[in-house]
Amino acid sequence: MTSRGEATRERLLDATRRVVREVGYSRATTRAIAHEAGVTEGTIYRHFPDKRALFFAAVLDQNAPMLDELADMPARAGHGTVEQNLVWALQRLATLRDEVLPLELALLTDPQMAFPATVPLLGGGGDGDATIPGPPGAIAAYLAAEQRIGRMRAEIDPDHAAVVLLVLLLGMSLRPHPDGIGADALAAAVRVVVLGIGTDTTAVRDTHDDPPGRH
Amino acid sequence: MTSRGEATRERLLDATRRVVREVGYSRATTRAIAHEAGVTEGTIYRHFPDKRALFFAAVLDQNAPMLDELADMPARAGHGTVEQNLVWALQRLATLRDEVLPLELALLTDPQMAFPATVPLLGGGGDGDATIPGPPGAIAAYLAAEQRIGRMRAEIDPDHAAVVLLVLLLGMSLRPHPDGIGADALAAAVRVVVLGIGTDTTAVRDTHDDPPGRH
Amino acid sequence: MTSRGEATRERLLDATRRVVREVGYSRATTRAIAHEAGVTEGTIYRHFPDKRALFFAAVLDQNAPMLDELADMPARAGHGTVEQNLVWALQRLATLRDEVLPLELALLTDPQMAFPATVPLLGGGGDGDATIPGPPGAIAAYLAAEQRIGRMRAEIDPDHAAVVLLVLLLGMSLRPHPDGIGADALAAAVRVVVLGIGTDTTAVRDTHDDPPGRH
Amino acid sequence: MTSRGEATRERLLDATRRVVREVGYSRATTRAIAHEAGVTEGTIYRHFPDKRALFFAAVLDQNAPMLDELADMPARAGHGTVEQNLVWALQRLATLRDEVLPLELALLTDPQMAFPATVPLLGGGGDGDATIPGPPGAIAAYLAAEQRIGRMRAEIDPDHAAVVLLVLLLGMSLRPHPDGIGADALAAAVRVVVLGIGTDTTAVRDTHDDPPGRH
DNA sequence: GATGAATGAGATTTCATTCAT
DNA sequence: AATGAATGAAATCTCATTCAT
Repeated sequence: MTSRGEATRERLLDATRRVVREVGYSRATTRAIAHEAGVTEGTIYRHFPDKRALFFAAVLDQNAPMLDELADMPARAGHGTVEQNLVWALQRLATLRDEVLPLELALLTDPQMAFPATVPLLGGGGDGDATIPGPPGAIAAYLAAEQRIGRMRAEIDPDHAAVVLLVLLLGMSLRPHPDGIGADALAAAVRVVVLGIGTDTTAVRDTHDDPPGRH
Repeated sequence: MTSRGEATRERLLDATRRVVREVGYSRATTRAIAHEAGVTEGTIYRHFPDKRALFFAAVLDQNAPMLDELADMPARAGHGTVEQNLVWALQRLATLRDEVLPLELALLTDPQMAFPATVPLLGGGGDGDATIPGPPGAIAAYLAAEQRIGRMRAEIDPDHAAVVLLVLLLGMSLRPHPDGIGADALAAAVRVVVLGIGTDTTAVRDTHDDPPGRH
Repeated sequence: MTSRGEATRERLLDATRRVVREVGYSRATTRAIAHEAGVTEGTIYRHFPDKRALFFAAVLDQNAPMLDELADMPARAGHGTVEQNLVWALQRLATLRDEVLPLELALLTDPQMAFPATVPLLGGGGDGDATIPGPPGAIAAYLAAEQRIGRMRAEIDPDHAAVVLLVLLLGMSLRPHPDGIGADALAAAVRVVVLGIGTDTTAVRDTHDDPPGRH
Repeated sequence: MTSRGEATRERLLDATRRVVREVGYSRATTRAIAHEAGVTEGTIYRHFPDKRALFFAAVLDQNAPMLDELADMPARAGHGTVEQNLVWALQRLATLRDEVLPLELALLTDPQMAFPATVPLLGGGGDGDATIPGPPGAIAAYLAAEQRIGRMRAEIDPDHAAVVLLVLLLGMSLRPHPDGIGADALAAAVRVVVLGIGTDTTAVRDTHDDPPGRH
C-alpha cells in the first residue's frame, strides 16, 4: 500500500464516520461518502470489498485507541474514589462513542450486518480478574481489584456490574440529546450504581488518600 | 372504516412489527410488509399516508396497553419489596418491548424518521409524585411514593433513578440475545440499582407483608 | 337516470373542470375529482365508463352553450363594426374557454386521448355561407355575410380568416397570463387581423348604425 | 465529462424529443426514454437531476440554433417583400418547432413543470428596435426596421404585431395536422396579418428590387 | 346508486457495485 | 491508484379500475 493509498483509506474512514453522524446510517450512501472523502465511488472498492467492510473498518479503527486507554483501568484500583474512576472511564467512553454510535447501533440492530464483536462496548466480557480485551473486561477487572481491597461489596459480581455500567452508558446515548451525553447526567447515573455496589451507604472512601478506618 | 378495513389495518401493523423484528429495519420494505400482511403494497397507502406513518402507528399501537398497565405502578408502593416491584415492571416492559424495540431504535436513530416523542420508553418524564404519562413518569411516581414511606434513600432523585432503570433496560435490550432479554440478567441489574437507591445495604424490606420493625 | 343520479353526474363534470383548472391535467386524478365532487371514486364508474369519457364529457358539456351563442353570429353582420363584433365573439369564447382550456390542450396534445373533434374551438369548419356547427363555422358564416355586404375584402377566404382568428385566440390562451387572457391584448390582436381583412386601411365602416360618408 | 458521457447525454435528449413526439408527454416515461436511448433508467440520473431537468434540457438544447438564426432577421428589412420574410421566418420556426412543440406545450400547460421562460417562442419580448433574445424580440426588431422605412403602418406596435404572428404560429401548431403545419395554411395566415399591418391594400412592395414609386 | 376496500401495474428515483480507460 | 460512466435491482408511492356490500 503506497502512502497515497493509505491516505485515501484514512480519508474514506473519516468521511464514513462524518457522513453517518450527519445524515444517519440509512442515508450514508457510497456516493455521499466518496464525495465527502473527495474521491469517486469506484475508489471505495479499491480499498474495501464492499460497503459493509467499510463500515466495520470505520468503527474498529476508531475504537482501537479507546480500548488501549481503558486497558490501564485496573491499575487505578485503590486510587481516587471508585466513583471518580468510573465516571472518568465512562465519560471517556462516551466521548469516543459519540463518533461511532449511530454506526454501531445500525450494525447492532441490523440482523444482516450483525456482527456484535465489532462493537467493543458490549463485546469482550471478562473472567473477573484477567485483563481481557474490550471495555467490559477492563472495567470488570478494575472492579474485581476494588472488590479485593474492600471497596466493593463482596456479593456483587464484577462482570455483572461492568455490564450494568456500560449498558447504562449505551442507553443514555440513546436518549435524545443535542450535543453528546450530558456529563452531569452520566455522573449522576454512575453515582446510583456506585451506591449500589459500594460498601457503605454514604460514599466510597478513597483507600490511599484517606487513612483506612473501614469495617 | 368498515370492519374489514379495520382488520386489514391491524394486519398491517402486526406485519410491520414482525418484519422489522425478523429482517431488521432497513430491510423492512413496503413490499415485505405487504406480503407478510397478505395484501398488495397499494393497500398500505389506503391506511397510512406513508411508510413513516405506518411505522409510528406500529409502535404507538403496541405501546398503548403497556402504558396503561404501568400507570398503576404507584399503587404498589409499600407492597412486596422494591426490588420485586421494579423487576416486575421492567420485565413487563421488556416483554412488550421486544416487539417494537428494533423499530423504536430505528426511529430513534434515523434522523429522517426522528420523532423521539413517539418512543414512550424514554418519553414522558416525571414531576416525582404526579402520575404522568410514559414509563419514566410511572416509575418515578412509584419511587417517590416509596421514598415517602422510607423505602428509598432521601437523597436520590426519583426521576433520575427512573431514568437509570429504563435506560438500563434499553441498553440491555441491545446486547445480542437470542430470545429476548434474559430474566436473570435483568433481575441482577435491577438488584444493583436497588441496592444503590435502597435505605440499607442488605435488602429492602417489605412494609406490608413483614411486620413493621422500622422507625 | 334518477334526478339524484343526474345531479351526481353534473357534480362530477363540474368537479372535473375545477380540478383540472386548479391542479393541471396530469394531477387531476379520479381520487381528486371524486373528492371534489363529494363522492367516492367508485361512483365515477357508475356514470362514465372510464376517465377518458369523463374528461370528454366535461369538455363537451361546457362547450354546448358557447356553441349555441355563437350560432347567432351571422345575424350580426352589418351591425356595429366588424371589429366590435369579432372582439365580442372572441372575448365570449375566451371566457368560456378558460374553463376547459387545459383539458382541451391535454386532449389535443395527448396522442392517446386524441379526439380532436371533441374540441370545438378548432373543430367544425365551414363552407363559407352555411351555418355549420362549431366556432369556425359560425365565424366563417358571419365573415361571409360581411363580405357579401362589402365590409370585408373579396379576396380573403372567410373560412381561412375564421381559423386565423380562432387560432390567434388559442395561441393567446397559451401565453402565461395570471387571470385569463387580457381583454386589451385580445382586442389589439383582433384589430390587426381586422385591418388585414377590411376593405380600407383606416377602419371598417359601420353600414347600419353610422351613415355612410366617411373614409 | 468524457466524450462517451457527452454522447450519452445527447442520445438522451434526442430520445426524449422522439418519445414525446411519438407517444405524447404523459406517456413519455423515463423507462421509455431510456429504452429509446439504449441505456438503463439509472443512466438518466447521472446526466440530469430529475425528469423535469431532462425535459427542459431537451427543449432548450433544440431551440438554441433556431434562436441564432432568427437573430439575423432585422437585417432582412427592406429586402424581398415583408410577406416573404415573415413567411420564411415562421416556416423556419414551425419546422424546428415540430421537434419540441408537444414538449413545450406540456411544459406550458403542466403547473408542476411550469417554467414558461424556458419556451422561447413566447419568451423574450422586445423593445421594438433593439435586437433582443427570443423570437418575439427578433421579429419585433425586424418589423420596427420595416416600419422605419415605410413598409409597415406607423400606428401598429411592432412588439404587438410580433406576438400576433408567433401566437398565430403556436395556435396553428395545435390544429390536428398529420405532418407538421401545412406551409400553405401558414402562408395564408401570415398574408392576412401582413395585409393588416402593411401600408397599402394590394401588396407590400420590395424596396430594393423594385424602384421606389411610393409616395 | 353509492361506498370503501383492494388491486396490480407502473412511475420516478436511489444506490451498491462493476468496468473500461 | 483512481475516474467516470453505466448497470440493474429494488424501493416508495400513485392511480385507474374492479368488486363485494
